[in-house]
Amino acid sequence: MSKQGLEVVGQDATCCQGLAGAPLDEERASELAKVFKALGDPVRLRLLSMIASREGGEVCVCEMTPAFDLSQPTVSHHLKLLRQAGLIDCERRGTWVYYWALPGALDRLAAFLTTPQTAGVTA
Amino acid sequence: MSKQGLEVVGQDATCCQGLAGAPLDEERASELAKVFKALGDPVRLRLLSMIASREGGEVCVCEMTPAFDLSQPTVSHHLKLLRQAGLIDCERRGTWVYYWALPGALDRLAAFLTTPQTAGVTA
DNA sequence: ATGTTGCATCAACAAACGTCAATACAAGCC
DNA sequence: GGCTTGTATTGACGTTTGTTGATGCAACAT
Repeated sequence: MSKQGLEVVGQDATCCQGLAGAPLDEERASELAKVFKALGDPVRLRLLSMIASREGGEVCVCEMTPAFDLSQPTVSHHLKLLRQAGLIDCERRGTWVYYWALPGALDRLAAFLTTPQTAGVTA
Repeated sequence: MSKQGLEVVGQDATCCQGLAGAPLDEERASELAKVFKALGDPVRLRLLSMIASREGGEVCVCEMTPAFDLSQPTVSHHLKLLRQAGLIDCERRGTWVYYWALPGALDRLAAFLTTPQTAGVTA
């Protein structure tokens, strides 16, 4: 249940150039676009925020579904897209399924967007 | 020519909660989703990267159009979406139109995505 | 004025997306 | 076994998105 999922913003992605470092090549652009596309929906953003901001780190689907004015399959679908984007993962425990955020993905995305300091601080 | 454009990731957005700070409300989620949606296309990512990574800060459309295997109207359309998302702006100078990145937008987006340090470093 | 070049807008279409009702699957309970 | 509850998948639908050729507009050249 925790298979598939992009490795777009892979473990060693931090080493790579950011958006403003050098022009993106076609392949990397496509990979990154998938992740940003996953974030490009208000429902998914709220789901991800709900999960990422949770103290324990995990949120039960049974808690997310009623939080939206949407059908259960629709929420399930959005969760699937977030998972395929490599932003979250899940596990079934008994009857319920719990989702958690993969924080590394968010951090790497943030690093990718961060504009390199225009002066000094180059370390 | 430099009117319209979201102020989603507004000047004072850095003060606000990030994605993992607290669950997003519906309105803010919708605003942010528009920006991420703009980033959710490989062509637009490459255009933005091309612009943001440019030394002088500006890129002429006449230079971007031939860099893609797409028609001129398509490139123009993508540039429009990036502008409406508040990520870039442009100005006409004579016959040519120049685009530049609005770096604050990227930085604020990055800040929004950055997971709060899990321990210490709270300053 | 007329033509030329660079860019934006329009109209149209196929593909992708968000949504739902219906259905299937998984796990616990009787 | 069957029933009930929680979640995922399927199939269908209207809407949005990416793309293009045709057209319009702005600025320069002659």
